[in-house]
Amino acid sequence: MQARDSAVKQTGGRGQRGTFTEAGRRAQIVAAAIEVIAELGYHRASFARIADRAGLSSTGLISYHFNGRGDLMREVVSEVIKLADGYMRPRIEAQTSYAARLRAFIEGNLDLCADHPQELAALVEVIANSRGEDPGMVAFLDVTEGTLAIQVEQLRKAQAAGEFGAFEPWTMIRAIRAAIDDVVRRAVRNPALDVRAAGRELADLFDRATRRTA
Amino acid sequence: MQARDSAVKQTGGRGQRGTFTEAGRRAQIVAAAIEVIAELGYHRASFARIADRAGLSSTGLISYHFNGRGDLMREVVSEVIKLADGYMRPRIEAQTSYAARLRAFIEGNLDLCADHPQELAALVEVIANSRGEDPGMVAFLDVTEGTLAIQVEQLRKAQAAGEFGAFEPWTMIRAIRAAIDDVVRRAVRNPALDVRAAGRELADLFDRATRRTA
Amino acid sequence: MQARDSAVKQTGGRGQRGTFTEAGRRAQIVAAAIEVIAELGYHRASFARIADRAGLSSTGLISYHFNGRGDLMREVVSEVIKLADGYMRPRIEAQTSYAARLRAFIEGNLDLCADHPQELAALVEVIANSRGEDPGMVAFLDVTEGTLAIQVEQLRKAQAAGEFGAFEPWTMIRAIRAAIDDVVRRAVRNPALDVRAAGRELADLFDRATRRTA
Amino acid sequence: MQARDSAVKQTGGRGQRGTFTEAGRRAQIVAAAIEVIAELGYHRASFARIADRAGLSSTGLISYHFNGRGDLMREVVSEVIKLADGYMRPRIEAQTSYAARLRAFIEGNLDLCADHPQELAALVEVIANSRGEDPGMVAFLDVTEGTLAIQVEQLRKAQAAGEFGAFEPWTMIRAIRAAIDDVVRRAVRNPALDVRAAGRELADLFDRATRRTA
DNA sequence: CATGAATGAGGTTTCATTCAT
DNA sequence: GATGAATGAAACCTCATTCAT
Repeated sequence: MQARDSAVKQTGGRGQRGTFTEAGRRAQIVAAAIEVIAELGYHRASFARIADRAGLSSTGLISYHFNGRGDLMREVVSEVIKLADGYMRPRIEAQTSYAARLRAFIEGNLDLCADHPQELAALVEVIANSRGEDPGMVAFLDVTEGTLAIQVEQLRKAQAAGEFGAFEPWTMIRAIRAAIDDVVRRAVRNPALDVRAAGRELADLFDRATRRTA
Repeated sequence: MQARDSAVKQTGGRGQRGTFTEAGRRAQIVAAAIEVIAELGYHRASFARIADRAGLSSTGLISYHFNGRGDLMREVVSEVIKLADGYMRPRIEAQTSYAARLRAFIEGNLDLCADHPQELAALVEVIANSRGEDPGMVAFLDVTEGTLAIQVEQLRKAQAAGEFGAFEPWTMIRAIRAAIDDVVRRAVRNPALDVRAAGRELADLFDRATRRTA
Repeated sequence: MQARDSAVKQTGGRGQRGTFTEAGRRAQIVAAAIEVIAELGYHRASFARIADRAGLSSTGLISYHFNGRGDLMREVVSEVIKLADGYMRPRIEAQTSYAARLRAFIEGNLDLCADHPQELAALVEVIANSRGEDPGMVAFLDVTEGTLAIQVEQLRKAQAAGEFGAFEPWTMIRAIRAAIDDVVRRAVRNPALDVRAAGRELADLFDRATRRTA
Repeated sequence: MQARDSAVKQTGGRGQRGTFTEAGRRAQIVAAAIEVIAELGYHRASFARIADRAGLSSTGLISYHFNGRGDLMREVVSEVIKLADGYMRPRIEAQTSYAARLRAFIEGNLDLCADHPQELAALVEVIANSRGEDPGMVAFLDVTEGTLAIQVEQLRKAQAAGEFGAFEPWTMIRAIRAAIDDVVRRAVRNPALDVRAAGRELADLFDRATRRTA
């Protein structure tokens, strides 16, 4: 049984000594993990380095709050997905045409990357490096896969509606995803990179690639 | 079946105890490393697992033949780049138009991936995970970057020749590279994936994305 | 009898499993290191042997408490220098003439050696074997050099005061140091050696060598 | 049975490929060992580094010619002692008084050190670091001890003859030895050191320390 | 005589985790 | 809730030595 069972308690209490809420501690550790993963990569983000970044004196505290490395990584992914979802969904849903939604998806991803490069880089790192290591992680890979499936469905509808041309939608969506993630990876290492401009370029690129040819 | 089947020759006579010539042993270890990296990923490819795969009794032997992990990884990259270059170059140079060369590049990459999924997956893994860890590795990152620069130059020429439309060539080439590598990554985990078909799809995709619009 | 007897305190109650406070554990390890270095020499004093001597189950614990071999050795040196300084300083400062101070220095060193042969032997071993290996160690070599410089200054003053004759003070002080350290080295291997008597002999020797000739 | 049994053969033969005589190879390796020991110290002088210095491609060759590290070190000691003896003996025997012989001994040692700093430094290193490691080494420690005993005898005779004053001769000779060795140690690291001048200073020093006081 | 591939022990260090306090 | 000392596995590397050729 883990400490996480007693989450969201004691927010106010006597918190005199900087005592964190369970949830607060977890959030603090996740934030540190995101930074370290973004800077050093998935496999160099050890508990020791994360604890150091978080200002904690012991790695034991991380093990105490998370049920292993997998649990922490899952939380990192979950946190960033939540952030991304909250940012992206309204932007996409504000569009009416399929093409506009695709553009909003691509540019939205990279606008978000401009604001939160570390978060997205950490997400990409963790997803890319999660082999079968953690069974619990598979759930998130499934989520990712599920998101792609939804987007594939959108592409199919756009094709059926005659707005998009003929192409294999899975290949297309994976190419889009890969291109975006590549920019994300480079963005965190090269702050001078104009991520938003790259977003516009990619949106143009995939607009041409998807549009029905005259 | 063991990795030693590939690219390995024994020194002489009865070879009873498996004494290899220097180059042979190195090749054997590199082959084993490629397999392990492709299967387990860069950072789980420890000397112990590579030695085990190669049927060696000690990790010390790897240290004996390679000047550290970086040296081995460099050899892996070098070996695969050599393989890829030998395969790709004639195919590309056989084409006359820029568009045909781009198609040959994309399809060639993935045809090669169909024949050598592990080699390409290992290459992608190592390149992706080589942070500043090894100074000697930077050389290969530079090679990679240099290759991209050459391809960018091709794109520019195609634009100048009016064969390709207007787009930012660096963004384009990185999107292409990312899309290919994504297929490579998935191919090694999912043997059912039709890599050649994905190659044709991507070639079509980027053909539309690069062609001058009427 | 174990090294833990020296300079070690347990945290609290029944201390059944040997959990030490940070400082206590460090002290215990340093004490074990001193013993092992004195007995086996600097380069045979591996973490494994030190851990064994200290009754620890893993070398990892030493790495946990010390930032590498250099850190441990620095602590060894620091500890013994502190011990020596506390012992020597009052004895020397109690003397009024330069000659008496020189005698107090020599005899004090070897009286201390009689009481703490291992500590001094370890000090001599570590200092003698610290090549440029550890940058942090250079600091201690500088301390040692600085101590010599101070003593050289004393010799010069004694010469200026007419108490000592003409000689090159650096050569003199190094000869003294070398002679003392030689006794220290032999003392730890040969418990029968009368270290205090050797101290008196050396004091006499260098008294004759330094005194102004009539 | 070792290769050394067939020593001093085939000096002339077909030595077409740079084939060394057994003795020649041993000498070459000993010379390389001396250099490495002098530069890096006893315990960093691994077979690998010695082979590298000697221009050999394998450490196996060293193991082939020497019956272990101890054997090589013994040869190093033996070689340097032979050199030193040939240099020192005539110089000392040319003197008539005990005091002059002592001076010749000290200055001779350091004149030799000026000409052969590495040889003497290697000797000092090996002697100082030879614990009970090698039983065969004990023989050389005994030789060293025996040499000291002879010198002690000389001191006693000088005292009996009234040329020297009253002191404990073992302490005296060890102080002399230690002072000389200290200069040797520093000489190899600091080429600017005026070793011969230090020799004269030490000779003066110990002349005052040994002479009968008026 | 010589080679150099192979070996296995031993070195330091980092890692995630556990557990008494 | 929190701490941080302790653990043991695993990592890479170097070492001296052996042995088939």
